[in-house]
Amino acid sequence: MLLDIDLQSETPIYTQLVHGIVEGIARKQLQPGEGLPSVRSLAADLGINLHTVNKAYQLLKQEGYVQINRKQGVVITMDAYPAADDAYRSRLREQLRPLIADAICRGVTKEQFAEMSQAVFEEMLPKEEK
Amino acid sequence: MLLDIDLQSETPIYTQLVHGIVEGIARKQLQPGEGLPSVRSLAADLGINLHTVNKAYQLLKQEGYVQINRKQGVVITMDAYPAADDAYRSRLREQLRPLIADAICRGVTKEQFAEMSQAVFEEMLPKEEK
Amino acid sequence: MLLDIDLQSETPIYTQLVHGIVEGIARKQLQPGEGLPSVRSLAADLGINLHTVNKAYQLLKQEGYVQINRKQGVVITMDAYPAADDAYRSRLREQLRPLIADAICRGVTKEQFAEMSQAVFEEMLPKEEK
Amino acid sequence: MLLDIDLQSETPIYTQLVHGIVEGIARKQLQPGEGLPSVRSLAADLGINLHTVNKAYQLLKQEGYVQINRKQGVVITMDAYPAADDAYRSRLREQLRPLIADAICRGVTKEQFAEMSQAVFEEMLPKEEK
DNA sequence: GTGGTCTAGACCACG
DNA sequence: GTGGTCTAGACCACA
Repeated sequence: MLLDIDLQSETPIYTQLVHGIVEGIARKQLQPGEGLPSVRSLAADLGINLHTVNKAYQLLKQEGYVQINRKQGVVITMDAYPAADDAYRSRLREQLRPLIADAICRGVTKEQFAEMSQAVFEEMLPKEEK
Repeated sequence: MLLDIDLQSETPIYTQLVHGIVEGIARKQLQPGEGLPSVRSLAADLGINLHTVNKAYQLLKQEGYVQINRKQGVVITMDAYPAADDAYRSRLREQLRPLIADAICRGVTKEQFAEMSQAVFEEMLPKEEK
Repeated sequence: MLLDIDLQSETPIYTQLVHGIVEGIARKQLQPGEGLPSVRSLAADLGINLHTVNKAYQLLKQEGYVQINRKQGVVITMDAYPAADDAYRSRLREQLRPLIADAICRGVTKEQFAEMSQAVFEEMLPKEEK
Repeated sequence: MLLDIDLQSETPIYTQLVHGIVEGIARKQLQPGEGLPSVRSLAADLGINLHTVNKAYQLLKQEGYVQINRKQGVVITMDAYPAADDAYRSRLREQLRPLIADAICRGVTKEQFAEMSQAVFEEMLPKEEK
């Protein structure tokens, strides 16, 4: 698994972990049913504390991305994936607002913004194009 | 000025202030050259700490949104607006990545995502339709 | 015997086993004197660890639900059933307290709570209606 | 605030804290809008670690019982209380099942069980009867 | 002052 | 072996 953590970043390490793993799932590099490394081993790999990894795993569990059981450790959820319900859509809108307000002030047009989003989107789905 | 602050929110109050003011500028409710309320009066209006307002103003200045003069107080920058340079574009991309990764996992298509962005964009530019 | 084990559940597997077997006795699906499957076969059936099944059986024995003989294996107690003594009543009350406190906070009335309990009770005693 | 914690108990300390606080809310000893002690002071009072208190507070927040903001610390939610929705009802039913199965095996009748529940209920609402 | 984050190290329950 | 719990102590962001 490729996770690069920036210890100097403003964003908390556990948030970086969550983002990285979600992105791994989006890229299909992490398949449903697949197990994630144990808190201890991932912590050792990244040179961080196991509690930090644990917190990331707990958040992922809470959002429905993984399940944690005593046998296999942490496993990517197979079914009942997080849904794009109204709560999600309104949250996303709130997250987009400041980004878009900033973009407008900088003279970025609707089209340019859409273009950039598309680029990120497609970079995230390389296998879909094969 | 309409600024609604949510004390329960995860986002720091000063960040909410920055977002609110930038959005005001994007919506053209705040015009270049226009003055913002003094630190003291805005803090009193919102019932928050002086330091918090001050921190927001300093950040806005640092990003080039406002200028702070001893005489006129805080004034929205007339020229030399923040530019959409490469640094900005790569920062925006980094901010979009986790949002888009999450969206992909929830089965949101590129088109749906674009649609939602557009909606936010247009809601932010009501005067463009005149 | 119908025992469905949820590996994702918070409750330990051995606890789920105990609950399932006690419920089987309550429903009279398991009769006094009846033998339970051997540790080995039940573990194999459910795809779980031998130790887990063993721990559940030991707990059931400790609470007086079963007797364990070398010859007949694990057998449901015929007489000397666990009694509803004071120790039990106070333990039950302690278990009910957090449930009821939560219910009160959610606006559940005494009557609604009683109704729900009754429903579970009756669902557990289908043969009583014959 | 009266919270008695049993360090020897099987139930985790943070769970005992959650139960105690929810019960305090149910008993109206803790009023909506009221602030809870800071993690540090409560931890000091109880002679436990601040992280343990923090975990309890986080859980209460997650369940909607309290809100955490930077100004006043932890405050009991005033509106939008946890609701008695279907998810709650089915969860409660699952929690009641093992208790009731056990009760049935011990010869406790439906009426006796209801009586005990009522007793706990009424003990929790002393002021309602005044 | 508050809570948020991170570290380090320990013990236990579970399987 | 796994995660769950608890402790102790540190630094920082926020207000």
